[in-house]
Amino acid sequence: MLTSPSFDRTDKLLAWYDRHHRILPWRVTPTEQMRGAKPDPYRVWLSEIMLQQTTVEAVKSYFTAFVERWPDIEAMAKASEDDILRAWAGLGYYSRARNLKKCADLVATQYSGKFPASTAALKELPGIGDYTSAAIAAIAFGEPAAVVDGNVERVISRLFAIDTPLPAAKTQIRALMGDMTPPARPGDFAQAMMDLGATICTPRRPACAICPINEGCKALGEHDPEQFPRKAPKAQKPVRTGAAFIAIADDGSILLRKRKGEGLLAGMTEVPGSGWTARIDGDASIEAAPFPAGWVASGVITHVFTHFELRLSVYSARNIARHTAEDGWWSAPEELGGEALPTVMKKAITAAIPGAFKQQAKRH
DNA sequence: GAGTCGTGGGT
DNA sequence: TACCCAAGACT
Repeated sequence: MLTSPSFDRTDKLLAWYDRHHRILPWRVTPTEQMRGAKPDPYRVWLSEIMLQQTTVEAVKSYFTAFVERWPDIEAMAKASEDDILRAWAGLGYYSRARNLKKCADLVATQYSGKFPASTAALKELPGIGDYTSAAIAAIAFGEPAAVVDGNVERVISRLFAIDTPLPAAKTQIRALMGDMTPPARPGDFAQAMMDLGATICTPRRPACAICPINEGCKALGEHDPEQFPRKAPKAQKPVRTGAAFIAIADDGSILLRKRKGEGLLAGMTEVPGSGWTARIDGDASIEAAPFPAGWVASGVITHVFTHFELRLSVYSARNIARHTAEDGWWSAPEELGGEALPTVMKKAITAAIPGAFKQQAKRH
C-alpha cells in the first residue's frame, strides 16, 4: 500500500530525536515531557532570543546566568535596562537585550506575567518575529506552527532541492515546513529539525549516510547537497578607522561613558573615542582626544562587525585627575568586568592595559 | 528587498 | 588567511 512520504519523514525524525536529541540547559527532553514536565514559556522565550544568530555554545553560560538572576518574567521586569545590558555584554546584537527588557515589561503589565500562547499574539511583542513566535508557540504551547530558522531552511532546501535562492525561497520553505509539522509534538519536531541541521545536515560535509530522513532527499539523490541552500553573494565589508582613549586615574580607574541612540552598540558602555560609524571613518589621530593629557599610542586593534571592519588606534594616559572628565564615570579595575562593555571596547582597553580582563576558564 | 546589527568558532 | 556561518528582528 502507499504510505505518505511526509508522514514517514515526520515519524522517522521524531524517533531519531527521541534517541539523539541534544541536551541543552533550556530544553525539556521527550522523556521529561512524558513524565509530565512542561517547557516554561519564559525560559523558551529567553533562550530563543539569545539564540538568534548566535551559537548554542555561546548562549549556554549566558542563559544559565540569566535564569539564576532573573528566574521569571516578573523578576526581569523589575530589573533595569542597564542591569540587562551589563549581563548581556559580549553576546552581541544588543537590540535584543533592549527588546528583552521591553518585552518583559509588556508581558508583566499587559499580560499579567503570562506570555500569550499564539504565534500571532507573540509576534506583536518586541524582539519576537516570524521564527521566534513560531518557536515559542510550538515548544511552549503546542501550536503546530511552522518553525523556520537557518537549520530548517537548509534541511528543507536540500530535501526538495529548491533552486530559488534565499531569502526569496522562504515562503515556499515555510509552506513545506507547515506540511511536515505534526499536530502532536510540534515543538519536538521543530527542535528535531534544528538538531538535524546542526549535527547531520550541516552547511559543509553533511553526514547524509547517517541521516534519518535521507530517503527521498532530492539533493542527495540528484545533486550535491552541499550546494543547497542557494544564496545570493554577499557584499564585501568596508574598513573603517577611529580612535579610542583609555584615560587612567591614579588608582587605576578608567573613564567610561554610555553610548546613545538606537543603532550600533546603543546603550552599551564605551571609552571616549572619535565618532566612527559603519559608513564614516573617525579621526584616528591623537587630536581626537577628549582632553589634553600625556596620551601615548598603545597599539591598533581590529574588530570585525557584521557589515564593516573597524581599526581603532588606541591611546592611553595615566595619572589623570578625576575632575578632568566632563561626563561619564570612572570604573575601578575590579568593577570593569561588570560593566556593559562590548567586546570591541574590551579589546581597546586590553591594548592599553593587558591584564584588565582576566579571562576565566570555560568549562566544557 | 536590502541594510543594519556582534561575536566567536570552524575550515 | 579570509572567508563562512549561528535557533533573526527591525527598518
